Amino acid sequence: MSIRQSLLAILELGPCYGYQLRLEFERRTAAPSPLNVGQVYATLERLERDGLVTKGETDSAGHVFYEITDTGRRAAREWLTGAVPPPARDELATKLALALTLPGADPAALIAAQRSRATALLAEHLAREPATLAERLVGDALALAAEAELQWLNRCEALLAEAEPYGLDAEPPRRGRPATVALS
Amino acid sequence: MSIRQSLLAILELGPCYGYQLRLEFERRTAAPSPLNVGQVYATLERLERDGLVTKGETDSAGHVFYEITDTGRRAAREWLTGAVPPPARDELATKLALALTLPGADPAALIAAQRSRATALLAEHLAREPATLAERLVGDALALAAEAELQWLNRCEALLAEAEPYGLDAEPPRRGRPATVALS
DNA sequence: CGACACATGTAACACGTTACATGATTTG
DNA sequence: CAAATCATGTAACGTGTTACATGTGTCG
Repeated sequence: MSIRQSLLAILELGPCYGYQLRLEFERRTAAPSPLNVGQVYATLERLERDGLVTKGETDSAGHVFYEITDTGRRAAREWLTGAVPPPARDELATKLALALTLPGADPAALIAAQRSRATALLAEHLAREPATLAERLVGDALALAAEAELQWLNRCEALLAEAEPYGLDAEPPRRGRPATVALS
Repeated sequence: MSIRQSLLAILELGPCYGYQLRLEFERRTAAPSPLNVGQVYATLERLERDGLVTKGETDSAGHVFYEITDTGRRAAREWLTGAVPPPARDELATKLALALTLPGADPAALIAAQRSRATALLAEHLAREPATLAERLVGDALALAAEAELQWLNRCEALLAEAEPYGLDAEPPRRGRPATVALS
């Protein structure tokens, strides 16, 4: 739900062809991982199907240009202006919550692993200074997220130390009737 | 990549049937939004196809129990112990980066909108106290993430004020040759 | 010439979401 | 009885990822 809208937004700047779009996308959004070109073409097809872009002319070099439509322009504006959808399931929190109730699991190990990953990420960010504004923005976002994660991990460790106030439950789900196992 | 593994992890506690799995998942992971049951069955089919679970007996009440296999047990352990995959594209950062280079866009509006959302989320979290450990964990994660986001938004606003040191680029991509437009 | 970047696509797959169909059991 | 909940599934769709097929142009 991010690439599609981003490509559309870029097309608001003027007609582009596929390869060019990938370039602009990666430059302007400081993409961490390269974007597979195939996806650009697939996304363009969907955008066209939905009436947000039109397949325009092909220039002498064979480049197939896509243009944004008025509907597309409206959609892009709306997307750019509005807040991002609320956060989905947090995989880390989910995982730790599960690790706490599973007999074989080792929550402390998970915390340790995750902490070292976050620390490494943070260090990596502090090491290089950004060349563009985009790089700066996404880098900062990453770093702040990593810091928040570290804080959270610390808090979890502390909670784990007390542990009892909440009463862990490592019981297997009952067989037969799904009689709610007490987790409070 | 979270539900599948979570269901598998829960099955490590003992055989479950679909409906029961949904219940346990929502309880144990303090799921914010309800999980569609259909997805449980679909996921179970895939897990079975991949040899991580087996369709076990059906009890007198007609409940179809699934059991985890040894392979599945190994996979679950591995997942639970290891760190979460590195963060993907940050939609908010991407969006703001684009908003900064698009002529029509209003980065300040985006920041404002996002800030009010984050603030609301944070307030909502502070309002209710968690009943279970799981709720506490995921709630804290959400809150810390929201705080980090607010920090980031502040920093972005500050950057926007200076703005010039990085030299914004609102030029459309060149036609023809994708001659890299200077963004530094 | 041979390797590599440019350029356009197609196909298969994974995961997640929603909606729908169907029946049994419980409960007001 | 009627409505809600429990329970098992199926089907369609959207986005994203990877790999592949194919051809042109450029450069050492």
